[in-house]
Amino acid sequence: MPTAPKSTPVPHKSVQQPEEPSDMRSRLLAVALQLFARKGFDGTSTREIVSAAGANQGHIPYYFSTKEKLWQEAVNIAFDRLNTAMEPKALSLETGSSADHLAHLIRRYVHFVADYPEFILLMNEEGKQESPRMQWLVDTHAKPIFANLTALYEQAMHDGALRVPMPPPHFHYIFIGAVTQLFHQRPECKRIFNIDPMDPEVVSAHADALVALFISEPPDPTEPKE
Amino acid sequence: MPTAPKSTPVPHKSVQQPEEPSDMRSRLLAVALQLFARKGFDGTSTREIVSAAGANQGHIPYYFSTKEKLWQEAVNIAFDRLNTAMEPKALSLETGSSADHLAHLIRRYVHFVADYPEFILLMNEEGKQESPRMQWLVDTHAKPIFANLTALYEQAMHDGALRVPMPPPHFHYIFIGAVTQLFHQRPECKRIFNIDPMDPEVVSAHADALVALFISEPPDPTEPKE
DNA sequence: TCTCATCTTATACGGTCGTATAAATATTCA
DNA sequence: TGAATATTTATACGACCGTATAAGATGAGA
Repeated sequence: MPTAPKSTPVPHKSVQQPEEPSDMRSRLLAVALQLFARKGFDGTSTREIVSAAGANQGHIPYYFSTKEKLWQEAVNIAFDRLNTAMEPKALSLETGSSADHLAHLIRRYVHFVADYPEFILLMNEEGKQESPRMQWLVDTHAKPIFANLTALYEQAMHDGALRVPMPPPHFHYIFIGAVTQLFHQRPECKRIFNIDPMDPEVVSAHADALVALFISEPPDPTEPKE
Repeated sequence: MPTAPKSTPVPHKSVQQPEEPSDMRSRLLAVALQLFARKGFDGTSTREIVSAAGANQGHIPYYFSTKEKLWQEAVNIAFDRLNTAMEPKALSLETGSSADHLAHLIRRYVHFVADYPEFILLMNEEGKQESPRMQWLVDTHAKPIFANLTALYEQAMHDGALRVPMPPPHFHYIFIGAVTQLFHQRPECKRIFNIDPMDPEVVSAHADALVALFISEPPDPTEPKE
């Protein structure tokens, strides 16, 4: 044990600053997120990560001690992005109808998934089998988010904003699957349909279709509320 | 090269017989399908497969020559199961309304995915990144099936059986994702919602919700056709 | 019983994996 | 500057990987 690194060194800088994209630690995290999402935890080697980041093998035990800890920090970044993209007035139901609000949320989520496909790739990779990683991910990040989402679904159903009411777990997986499958299967889609899901027009058309499918009424602001 | 095995030995028996579940070759294929689906191609080692099948390392080059060929034959079995489960009158639109027909197809597919989650696990595993395996899978199995499906979607939209018409690629991924996500994320779902997607009542409720969401009219046989 | 094709076993090769660590270098600050 | 600290580099270890193959076991036909 030559120089024991602190648990999270973050050298030389204030913690809150969202900059500093060029130090080795951040580069490793960014590369690791991409690779873990695209190729899975087992399918990604630490040598691949350090090579793509222009780093050295020793950087992984130095900064993260373990491949699994590196994975955890990469997942934290993915959820930071989700929360940043979805947080603003995500749960403020004060203005506009419930249907309008939900339609807006759907469009925002569709664009988030299209912009950061790593997120859904990670979730599907880790949610499909029992593992300590899956348990950590669910307990740390998924459970609180899904508790909020369930409340949102129930509110929307109470308001009649959903065309087809159903128990929240069913709605959740039907909705998430409907939104994300196109982007998750991007290479397959390109080969089968000769369509790139990341094409902005395809993204918008997808959001429109999902809003039309799930939301009761078109977001028509001329109609008086309630 | 001591004893060059034939491309597909199938020892001692007529080819067409769908029995023979206990010879080593079949056992290896069955085990490989499960493991490839659950843990991915890279995440599954040939040693794991032969160990779970009670076989020996030498069996893989002997029967399949390569891990990749073994994977191909396992995928063939998965698609055999899909075609067997979905084939009977899958495309015969002669009797009943288009909506009835589609509702029946949805229920059948939901139960198939619940019974054989390996299928959707394999499709999602291989469809998410470019690879020779993905190209082989799409060209060999997915493209012809999806061509039939697209015709089915278009027919259903022409008949007004779908509540929300949209271009076939969008409908395809929205529909497939809506059907399969619950079963793909089974461990996650169990941990978040304390619900087992494979529970028969959950499966039926899921099918009901999907029919209600996608199909225009309830399958009411008292109403005169057309 | 002997023969021969078929199947099974034990074992090995080179390569890559995650992890570890001593040595070399860079940086900070008195 | 010089010493203390932080970071980077080169390298190594044992474990596991896909693949290969010689040798043994099995079983059917003569």
